[in-house]
Amino acid sequence: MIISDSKMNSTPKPRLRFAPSPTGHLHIGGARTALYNYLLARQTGGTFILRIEDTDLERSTPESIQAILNGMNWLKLKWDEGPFFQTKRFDLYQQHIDKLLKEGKVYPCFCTAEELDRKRKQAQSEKRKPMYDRTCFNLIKEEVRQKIDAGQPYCIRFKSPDSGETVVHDVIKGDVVVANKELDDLIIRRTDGSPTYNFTVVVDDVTMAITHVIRGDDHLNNTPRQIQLYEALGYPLPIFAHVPMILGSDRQRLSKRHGATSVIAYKEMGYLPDALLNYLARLGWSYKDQEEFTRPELIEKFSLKSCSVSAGVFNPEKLLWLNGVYIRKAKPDDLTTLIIPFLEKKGIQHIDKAVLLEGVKISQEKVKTLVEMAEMVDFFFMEVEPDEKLKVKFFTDETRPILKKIIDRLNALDPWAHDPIAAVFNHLVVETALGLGKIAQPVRVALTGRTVSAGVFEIIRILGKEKTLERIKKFV
RNA sequence: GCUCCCAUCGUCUAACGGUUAGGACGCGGCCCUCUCAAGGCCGUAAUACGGGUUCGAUUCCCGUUGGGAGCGCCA
Repeated sequence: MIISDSKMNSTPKPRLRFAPSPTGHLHIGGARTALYNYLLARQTGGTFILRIEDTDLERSTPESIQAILNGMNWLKLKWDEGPFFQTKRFDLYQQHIDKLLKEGKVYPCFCTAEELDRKRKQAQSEKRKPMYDRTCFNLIKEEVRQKIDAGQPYCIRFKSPDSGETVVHDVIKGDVVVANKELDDLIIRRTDGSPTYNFTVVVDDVTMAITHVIRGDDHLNNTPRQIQLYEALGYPLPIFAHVPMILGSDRQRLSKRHGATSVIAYKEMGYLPDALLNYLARLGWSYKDQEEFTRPELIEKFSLKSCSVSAGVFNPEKLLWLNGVYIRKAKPDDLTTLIIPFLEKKGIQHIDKAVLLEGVKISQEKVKTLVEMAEMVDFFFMEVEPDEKLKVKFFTDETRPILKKIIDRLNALDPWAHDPIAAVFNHLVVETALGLGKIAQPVRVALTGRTVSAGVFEIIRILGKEKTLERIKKFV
């Protein structure tokens, strides 16, 4: 009886990781990968690990590390272990290299980057697949010794098998088989002594006891090489799952050209983290016809088995719609807290929280982002000045007498509440035989400076008698 | 060029080999309405192509075409 790989590898408590390289912000695709790992960890009672892959000393920056952490925190993708940094683990990698060296599974290569570059270009111009030609593998022992003694710099290459095939048992893609002759001897340690990606992932995933490797399918081509390294090292394989890419509207890999790709940019545009997560979850995964998922539902229902196998196009309109859904569902108190930075950004200093709460309640179902919501409530806290065009259109010889009446009647109003306020307007509708729109719209403009807002009766109520009358009086 | 992956409405996707091919976003129309939304109803639109297998293919197999990824001393 043969036990399947997945069975052999399924330990009671899964350990999953998200392993970004700190060379920029946390982007949409990375966030989704992080989310899938997170969801599975939570679903299974497993562990979610954050590992920073910073072996590229040239391009890794502290700012990027912070940006990734900020993104993760904003999305509330809480990790259980880490962040671990590969730059702090060089000793570990070196130990593994020494072991392979001793076993003759790797070898020093003295070829210079320039030489290799030349050969690569030549191969490409001859329409051949660029592969290392094993110049240094074929060196005899004596030559190797001489070069090393002479102090010639070298990197370390992995001697990959040249026959047979390597198969990836991928949970999403199925079995992917690659002929070993397609894989050349990859560099696992650079001339400067630092280890390279394909090697460090393997060592890390093994030493961190990662059970499930879930990542973008741009890594699928690397996986056979990594499997060879696992085998050379004598380590068991994790379960692999390669999630499809996220593309832009032109079906090219998602990039800045397609608009915002940074998670934090969505925060700044007034998106709610749970809305983004919900959207991302559904881009590449589905559960029947369901579109909206709370976080506990995602944790409960997410499955690699129902991940899609083909790339998906990022659709900002659908994300915007979903954000609107989340804003409508949100507790007014929470929105009140969230909206304050957006108001401050507009230069609004003194915010009456009670007024803001009321404002939030009446605009909640009219907006799709926090930015829009700030637009919708800002006039409560600042003087308004309608455009000249609006003034001309709404404050006319016809409307001024009506506004005057409104002022008088509101002034006499007691109590100051929605229904009496509505009654003032409704009586005027009857008296003047004008539509409510005709009467309410000039008031709206006087009060908010705009033609679009929440209901005027509510606005009048919240704004209070003094401010309401003051603002209308300016236009009679 | 070589290797790998992929292919259902414009987009995200659903459909034990048997469905009038379903849902969602968007778009259009109607209703509601103090503006804008929200909501309700209706509509629009897809199995890339060609061969097989089968009583029957969106579904399984092969090919073509198209798209994506990899081929770095990047990750």
